[in-house]
Amino acid sequence: MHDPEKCLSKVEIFKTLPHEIKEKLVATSKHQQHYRAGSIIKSATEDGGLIVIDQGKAKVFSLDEDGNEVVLNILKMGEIEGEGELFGENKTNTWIEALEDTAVCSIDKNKFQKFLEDNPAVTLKLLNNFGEKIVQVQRHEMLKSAFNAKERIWEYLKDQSIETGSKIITLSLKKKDLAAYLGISAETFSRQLKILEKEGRLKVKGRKIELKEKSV
DNA sequence: CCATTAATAGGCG
DNA sequence: CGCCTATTAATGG
Repeated sequence: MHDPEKCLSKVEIFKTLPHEIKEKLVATSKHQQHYRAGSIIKSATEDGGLIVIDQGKAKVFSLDEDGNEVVLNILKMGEIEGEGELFGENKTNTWIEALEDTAVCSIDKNKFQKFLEDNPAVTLKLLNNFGEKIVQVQRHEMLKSAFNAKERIWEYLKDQSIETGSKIITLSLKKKDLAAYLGISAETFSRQLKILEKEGRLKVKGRKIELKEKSV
């Protein structure tokens, strides 16, 4: 059975809250809404409130002038989306789509704002968390414009290697989703990965990629 | 097995 | 590079 409090406890900024406070949060939220892979969790027109990924993965994207998808972020378990709207940000062009079967919990915007009034410490955490995310998303957008396809892949893999502390990386996303996140086509991703492998900078075995010592 | 989806190859603009 | 299509590999029932 689904435990609403556990769901919220996966979220960094809620983790350390005392039970009584968590219970209040639980009361303001909807729990365990399921979405199949490929289905839309939040469309561009609706206000989804604060969305918590309980299980699965989802991509946040908007459409550019030509109607092409621009992937802004990939959400994983325990991550949240929609804080921007609490600060008045207009997210009418932002969509969220489940990449795999995904369960989310959501907190009503107005109720959450009320909650924040009574819990300034959470407000502060939320603000810091939001700030970090903005920086990350901005950096990601910058990398997309500054690097070509092969370099983008390489930079991503290096980042992953550093984060996990291992030369062997297991891709958490399907290659086509990762390609979209990097702003390139699945075909280009596949080809550039081949080239990197041919150059001896890495070795690919399915979703496992081993970075070679000399090139890192 | 068959059906579906993901990954790869090749051609082309 | 991306887009399109064909082929192959990987999954799932």
